[in-house]
Amino acid sequence: MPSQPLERVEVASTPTERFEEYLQSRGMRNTKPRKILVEQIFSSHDHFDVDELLDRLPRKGSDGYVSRSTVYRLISEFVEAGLLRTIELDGRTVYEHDYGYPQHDHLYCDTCEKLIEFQSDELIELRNQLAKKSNFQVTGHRFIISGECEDCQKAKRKRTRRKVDLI
Amino acid sequence: MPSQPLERVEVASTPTERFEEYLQSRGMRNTKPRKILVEQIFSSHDHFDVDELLDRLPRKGSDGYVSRSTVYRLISEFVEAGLLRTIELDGRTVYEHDYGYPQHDHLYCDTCEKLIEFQSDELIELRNQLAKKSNFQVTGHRFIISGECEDCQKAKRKRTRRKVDLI
DNA sequence: TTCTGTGCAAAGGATTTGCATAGAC
DNA sequence: GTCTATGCAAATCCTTTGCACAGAA
Repeated sequence: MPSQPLERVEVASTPTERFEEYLQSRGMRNTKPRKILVEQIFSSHDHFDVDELLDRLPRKGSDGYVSRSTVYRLISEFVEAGLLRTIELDGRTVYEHDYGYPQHDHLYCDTCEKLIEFQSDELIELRNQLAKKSNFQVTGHRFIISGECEDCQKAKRKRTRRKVDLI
Repeated sequence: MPSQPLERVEVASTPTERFEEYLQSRGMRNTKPRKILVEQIFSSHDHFDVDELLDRLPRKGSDGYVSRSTVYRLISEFVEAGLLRTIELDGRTVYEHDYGYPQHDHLYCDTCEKLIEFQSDELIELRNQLAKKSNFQVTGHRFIISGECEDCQKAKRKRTRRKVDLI
């Protein structure tokens, strides 16, 4: 094998690039709605549901409008492409960035519905041990700890104190 | 305080008894559909969704028929009463026995959709540690490890071997 | 007898789909 | 020019609800 200068191997660095590769490799077209959604979704790292996403996009009639059905179609595409990941909270379906983000799990505050991310190698280690006991071949996991976040606990204490003061 | 003979404190042992207490304490009536559902649900320890449960019950027209809306209403009641617990799988909502069962988590086989239960004190310990780091007050958690169960792995290997044999 | 619980049919909310047209390649 | 992708409206799926009647207490 002849020695060659190092080539810039096709490594998508941004979600946009990654998605363009995905489309190319499947002969799909890079349309305006696809560009708009990738742009909007990856402009900030937060969790969102379909309605929230639609709220951030141009309204019907405006330039750049994307219909609700297309949003549903494209979100599925992003999940398929490994750009987004799905989280089920109560009955709500929310999405978060997958591509370029380290594996992590969540604390979910039942009071303010905030999601707090954390990463734990011990958890992965424990997960693998547990699976091994049952000869189970792991591909992934979902772990959500629910309860009340620090802020909401503080707020509650403050409210209680105030009530006492009034007596 | 006068010493007394030990009384049989009201401790519900069966789900039926437990549910009867629940109803009594709230002035609710122990109706035929309620009896039928508790009976059916706790006659075997497995996971089920609403359709599966309806399939196991008498059809419309037969004696003991319970309508779909009543099934929905009563399942919510059971969850409320602590008899059942909800699990979200993909888009499907399934239920499992809660009352009288120790806290546990699941391995979920993506191939055969089987749920395998396991219990891990280390997991609870780790969960509490992780929450503490964020001053998060834990009330519970959801942990599902997904992948492929032993049986499905074996079946796959067998199929592959057979294919090779044919060459 | 009283009032909760049920079945029915209809409504609701989230998501998917069929189809004619717009638009990427 | 060809053929995929989109917007629209309607359909679908799962679940909840309003209402009149049935049936526990």
